[in-house]
Amino acid sequence: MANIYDVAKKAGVSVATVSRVINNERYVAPKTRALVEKALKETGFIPNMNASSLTKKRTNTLAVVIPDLTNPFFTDLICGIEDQAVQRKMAVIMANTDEDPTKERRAIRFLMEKRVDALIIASAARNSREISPLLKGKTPLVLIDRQLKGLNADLVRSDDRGGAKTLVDYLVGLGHRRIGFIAGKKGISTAKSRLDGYLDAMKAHGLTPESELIAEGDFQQKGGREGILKLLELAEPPTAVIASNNIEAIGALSALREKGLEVPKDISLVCFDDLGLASEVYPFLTVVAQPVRTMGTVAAQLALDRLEGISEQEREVVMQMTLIERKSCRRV
Amino acid sequence: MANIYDVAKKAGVSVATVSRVINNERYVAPKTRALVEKALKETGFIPNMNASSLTKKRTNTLAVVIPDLTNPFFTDLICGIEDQAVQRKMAVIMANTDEDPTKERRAIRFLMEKRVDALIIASAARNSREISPLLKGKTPLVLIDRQLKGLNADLVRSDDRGGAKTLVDYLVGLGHRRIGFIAGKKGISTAKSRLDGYLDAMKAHGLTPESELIAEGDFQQKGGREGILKLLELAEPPTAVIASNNIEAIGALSALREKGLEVPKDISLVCFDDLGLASEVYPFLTVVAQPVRTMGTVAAQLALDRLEGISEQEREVVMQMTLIERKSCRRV
DNA sequence: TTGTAGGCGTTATCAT
DNA sequence: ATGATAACGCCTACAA
Repeated sequence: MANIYDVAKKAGVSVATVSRVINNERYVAPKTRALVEKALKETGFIPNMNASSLTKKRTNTLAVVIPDLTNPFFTDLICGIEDQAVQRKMAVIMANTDEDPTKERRAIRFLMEKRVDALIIASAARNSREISPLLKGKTPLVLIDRQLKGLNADLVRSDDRGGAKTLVDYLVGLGHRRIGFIAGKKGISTAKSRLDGYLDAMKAHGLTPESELIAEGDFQQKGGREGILKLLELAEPPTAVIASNNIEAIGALSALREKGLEVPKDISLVCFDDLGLASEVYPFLTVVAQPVRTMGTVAAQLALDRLEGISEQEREVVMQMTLIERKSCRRV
Repeated sequence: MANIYDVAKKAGVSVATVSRVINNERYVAPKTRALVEKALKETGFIPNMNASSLTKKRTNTLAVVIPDLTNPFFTDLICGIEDQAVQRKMAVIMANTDEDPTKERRAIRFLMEKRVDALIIASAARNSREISPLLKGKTPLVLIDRQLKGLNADLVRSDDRGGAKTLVDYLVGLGHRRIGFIAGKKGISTAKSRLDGYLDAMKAHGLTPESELIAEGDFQQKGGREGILKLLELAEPPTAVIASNNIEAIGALSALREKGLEVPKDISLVCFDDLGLASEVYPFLTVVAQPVRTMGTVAAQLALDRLEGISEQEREVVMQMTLIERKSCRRV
């Protein structure tokens, strides 16, 4: 593959001049510029960004690390990030971790070795121990959706506690008093906030949330399935259940179907986060949704601002969750 | 950020030795290795892959370019690719083009500048004119899902014509004779094959496919909506409609809902490609599905084999599509 | 087993 | 306005 010397030779100029043309700098005579551009074409030259970023100390790359590529929440997030990134002439590179902290560590390591300019992470880790050493080099870091303590980073998240309250209020308004909860993945901030919000809201309604009403979960279908089954086995099962995210709700839904139970006839079901495409075909599940794309855009802004040294100290942006009422609940 | 010289100094050895330790080469005395590893820890050294790939001429990176990140078909594809990639110690970097050839060109250009080791592309382009010049450098290239003529590349695709036949046969078996078709994006091989398959299958049943039964489409919701509306306006509307992909079907479905029409009561609807999560919550749409993850895995294998010089000439892998019968059709 | 030194493809700094 | 040349951070003969 042709390099800058080949181009220079063909154009009869020095590599410095070629470099100037490539990077669109001033001080190149129109004639020589034309000469160089011709050589550029003829050689099919494609600059080696690895080499240039060696000297420029910029890769023009924004990295996004997410835990689940099949969750429309995260793909929408990426789309929001991309929108902003292309406007700022940055490329986006994304990595998927499958909710696996080990994969996450590897991914971040890889991205740091690539010297990406900034990092946006929805972390699958329980704490920042693994990744904080990787971030010493003060690469701008933005946490999204999930917080990690002890990390010098911006944060874009939703008001999970508020969202939980919205859901509980809604269900209580429909007459439910035994409201089950399928928790999120242990150690994830979002999971904890949502659970806390549920507990608070229950108490606010004078309902003591019994621990048997709370099932473990993992933000995956498996947790949703097992969670709902466990709740159904109770002597006095809940009349309504809150799943900690969209994927768990799907798991719960399919477990219910297999048991021949219907929503909302036999049980009411709601969850956090909307279902992307699925809810367009099938506007069924009542959810509290976050302004996902906007969150992505904001995260990218924070990251790039910090890169340009515009912002100084850590910032936290909290988005409101809104109830989208559909057909998965009934009055009792 | 510490570089290899800092580490060498701290360990009291030469950079060559440090390099050997990093790359796990033989011929390093256990003691010196320990010394170096200590220095590695203390400095928090993270190798600069841009620099090393300059000499190694390898980036250990496999790139995937897809047209629609919100389409579960493509995200599943990526998951399949990732599975294979991690097994071979390669990282995956993905780019989204939104079905926009210009974005695609930019993305490929970027990836080439990054000197990725191989490229897997589901192209949004009508032909290879734009991208073939970028690929002179004989980076291994695998086309997936969509073919481009005049490109020296492997191809992993599904038997789209066969899939179309399956759908037509199925509908005819239910008594349908006026079967509408919403085409895919013009210029995309997959769109053409599916249409051709439809035409052939119709003829095979002695049904002359009238051109009014064929609506334009774009593989997006918009096309699905407009397509179905156009077909409904016909003097004699079809009793069943085939959408060229899952997203179009969703668009069609929501347009029908807005018009107060029900599937399958008022009209039957089927499409190519399954709906990912959506079909788990709502097993409604009858589809012909491709073994998506496998396709991704195979594509990654082809790419990496070629990288290692294992394979020689272009290969084409064709996967069968299977009918998944659900509730979106009725007998007439 | 270890070190020296040249090279990978660019950009940046000085000259000119 | 252009050219020489020293970085950038790492790898890899080749020597020792």
